[in-house]
Amino acid sequence: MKGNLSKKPRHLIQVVGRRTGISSDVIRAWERRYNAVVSERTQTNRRLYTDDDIEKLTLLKRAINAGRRIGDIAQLPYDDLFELVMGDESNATRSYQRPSTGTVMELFDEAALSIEEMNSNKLDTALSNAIAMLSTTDFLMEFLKPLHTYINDECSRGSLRYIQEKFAKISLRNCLSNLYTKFRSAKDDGPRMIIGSLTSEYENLDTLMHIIVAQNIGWDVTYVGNSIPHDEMTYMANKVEARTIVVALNNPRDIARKTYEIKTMKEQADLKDNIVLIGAQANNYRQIADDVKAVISQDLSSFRLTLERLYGLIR
Amino acid sequence: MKGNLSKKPRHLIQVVGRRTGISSDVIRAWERRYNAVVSERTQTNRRLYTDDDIEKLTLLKRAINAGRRIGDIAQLPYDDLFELVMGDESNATRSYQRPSTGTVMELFDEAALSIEEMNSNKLDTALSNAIAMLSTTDFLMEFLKPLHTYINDECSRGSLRYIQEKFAKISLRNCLSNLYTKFRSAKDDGPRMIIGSLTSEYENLDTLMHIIVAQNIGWDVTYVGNSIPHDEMTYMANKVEARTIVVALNNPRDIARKTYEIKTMKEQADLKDNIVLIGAQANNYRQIADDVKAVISQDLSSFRLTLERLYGLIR
DNA sequence: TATTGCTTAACAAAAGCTTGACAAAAGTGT
DNA sequence: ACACTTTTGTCAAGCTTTTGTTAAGCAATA
Repeated sequence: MKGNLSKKPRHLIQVVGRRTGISSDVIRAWERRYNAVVSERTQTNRRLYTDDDIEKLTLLKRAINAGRRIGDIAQLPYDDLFELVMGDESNATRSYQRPSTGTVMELFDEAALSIEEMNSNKLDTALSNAIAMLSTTDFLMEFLKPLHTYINDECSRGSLRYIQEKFAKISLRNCLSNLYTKFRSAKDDGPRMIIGSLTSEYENLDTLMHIIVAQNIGWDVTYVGNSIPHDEMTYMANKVEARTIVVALNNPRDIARKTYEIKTMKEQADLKDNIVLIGAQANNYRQIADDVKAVISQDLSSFRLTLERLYGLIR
Repeated sequence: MKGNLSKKPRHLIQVVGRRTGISSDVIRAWERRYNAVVSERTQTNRRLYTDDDIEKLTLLKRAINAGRRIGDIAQLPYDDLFELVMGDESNATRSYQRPSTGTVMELFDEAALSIEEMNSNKLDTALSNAIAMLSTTDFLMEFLKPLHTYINDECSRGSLRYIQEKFAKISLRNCLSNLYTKFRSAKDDGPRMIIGSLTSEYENLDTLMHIIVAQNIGWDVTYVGNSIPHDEMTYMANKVEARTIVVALNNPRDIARKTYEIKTMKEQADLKDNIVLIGAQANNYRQIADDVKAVISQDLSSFRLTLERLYGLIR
């Protein structure tokens, strides 16, 4: 997949800045001071970066986010850097710092404003900027989730109209499905999982966020949509040899029926791991969760922990 | 599959400018300085461009939006350019892979097979490759639309299961919403339009295809989703000063109510152009279409023609 | 005749480069 | 806790390169 294209210097400093979220001034400063990434030049002295350069810069940024100092790590070769970052990020699970909070707040305000104005272009831009600026997890937890809550709140307060809510959620949905596609290609060898919701459930942005989290950890996720009959889920899980099924439960209706369906799925699907229940209503399924040894993950972070633990066991 | 029309030089520079959003002066400058797109000439030395030329120019513009410089990319062949743009716009890994085999028919078969296997990764790849091989219009008309029909047919024949249908449609939907986001960036100055459907309508892939077509012509499209009360649509149309509203009609229920709603929208929304009715059921609204001078577009091609005509008048 | 298109040339805005300076943040020693 | 270095992101000045725009003069007429 990754051809020799990645060795070819072809990215302008501006592009690199946009992709890594590091300003061009900083990229140049790092080169000047520490030879962090020394790019080739065009005949007219413009810097041209390779894909590998971008990856290294991204790692450097992650390392800094994890608390390292650029002067200490700039000269490390890629592999050392990679290990460093992996170590840092797994140790410091909780101490995730938000980089440049000020700017993120501004992006949030901009997003809120563009919803108010119903300017989808501006909204999309704010979203992609936020993605570029934050780690995926942070983007979801610190940006998209709060934005989603904000929309719901303003809407029930009556300061946003129905169409503004709909319109905004379409952009959010698109953004999530872009992330989904984007991360998919990275891993195709991870443990497989399918995510969906049972009959009478509606589509839910939170469910989509869970997908991204799972993919981010390394799972090979297939989203099958909302309102899926349980036997169809079972069929698919067996067919694609999924290790687990994640069931989203947000609609308070039909708890009894869905309880039964979860039980049946557990019996008929040939899963290596336990079923995971997510969503706002998941708490109402404690009984069945105990019975079939399903895991309930009330929010994104506990979902992340659950999956990380599982993933660690598998690998 | 790709009609030879697209190879035929037939567009004047003015038309190309309108379609791509690049001024004719710039198009000529790019030709003079970098041979970006060298068109044929008439006997009297006028430039005549093909559809393919337009596609390349559009890609160039997208690449520039993503931070590239025209001098660096002008001479790249279409495929490389495409790859570049995909990489830039998703500022990370790309799902596009060089097609191993080639022909569109094979891609179609591969897509069909991956639906059968429920392999979403493979399906996504087939879709992106098809996008790469075909012009956007051709991709929609010759690939996605037939694939959609195929899914529906197989499903009603019973050779595809419900979950396979759902699963496939999610991929198609994602693909369309990716296209939507990607093309959005290219144009921000086109005439504005909003697309949505009235209460009791469900989301429909055909509607999403219409969005892409409209964007491709140069409209600045906002999709507001399904099941929107008519007064909300009106509110938004007035707020963002949309030139027209496109109403998707696919559900045969409540024709009378929707007829009334269309009439009200026409009265209360301050549109410069007539309302456009699309979708499988649009034909049942002939009466009201006559009354309020709405345009009915039964399929994608007639929709395209309608919008091109309008767009031409505006510019 | 009025509009559009062509070519050439010139111009100005935008973006990149280097060097140097500065202030906030982080680290160090008392 | 406080004073001190060091580190590091940001910015400005002055230069070069790139690129969109405009003008002038002529030709075609989709």
